[in-house]
Amino acid sequence: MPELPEVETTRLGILPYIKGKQIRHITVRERRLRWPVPRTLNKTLTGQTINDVLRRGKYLLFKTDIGTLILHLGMSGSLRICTSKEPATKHDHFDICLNNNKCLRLNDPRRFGCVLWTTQATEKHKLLKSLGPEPFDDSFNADYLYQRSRKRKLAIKNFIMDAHVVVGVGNIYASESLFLAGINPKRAAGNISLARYERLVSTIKEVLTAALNAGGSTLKDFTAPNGKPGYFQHHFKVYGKTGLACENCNSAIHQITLGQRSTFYCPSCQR
DNA sequence: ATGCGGACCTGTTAGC
DNA sequence: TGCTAACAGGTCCGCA
Repeated sequence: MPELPEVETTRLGILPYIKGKQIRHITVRERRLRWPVPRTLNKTLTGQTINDVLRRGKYLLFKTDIGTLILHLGMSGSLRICTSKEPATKHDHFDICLNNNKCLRLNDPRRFGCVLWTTQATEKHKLLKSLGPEPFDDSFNADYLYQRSRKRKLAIKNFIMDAHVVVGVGNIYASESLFLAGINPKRAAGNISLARYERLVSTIKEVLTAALNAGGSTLKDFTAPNGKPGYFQHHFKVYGKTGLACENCNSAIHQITLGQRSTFYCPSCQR
């Protein structure tokens, strides 16, 4: 479920219920996420105030006076706001109960997500320190991508999906932005011109912005049990469209595997 | 340093 | 209908 637009939509959705609220209790029902959830969370965090919820890449950062709770949704994670009385359902692994009678509840069937605690400055944390720029930041530009990609032989799709190059470009939006830029996903990253990187940077920003706007408009109420964004199916040009006609040229959309991930493209529009 | 494959999981769907 | 295999929006780690 979560690519960057979903993570940001989640952040904005939960923020009004969370920011400035005090933690009454933390419940951990399942510690076996990607890394074990620390045992001492409840003891450490009870009584602390959540000053803010920030995002770095797809990591959500819950800031308190004494440290930061780092949360990642993995492939299948979602957060919702509920009341403390609501019974937990399957895969509800983790609750932060607040002094406004609300709980932030993490559900994650595949358990690829994580919940960690750090007292470090987050930019120094192992998982965050070497992340690439945010896609909406000015430092994410064609010159940057061009310089970083010189002599690199890996496929452009794998290159832009590497969070150490740029954060937030997941499997769907990688295919979509390469289609809009007219670049074949298999092309070696080091073999792409500055001009084409100009185009690619634009389409990445474009696609993520569009998804963000769509998500923001459909997802208003995080207290709703199924408050999940359903925007994305509509605007895809290539993702999941194997065999269907390309909007531009009518050729059949191809599906291949790159870096063990499904990849979709138009072999005639993307070179 | 780079690039690749494996690993972590459960749930849903496609195919026989 | 039922079983099995393939696949799913992420990303870290270890190895060549």
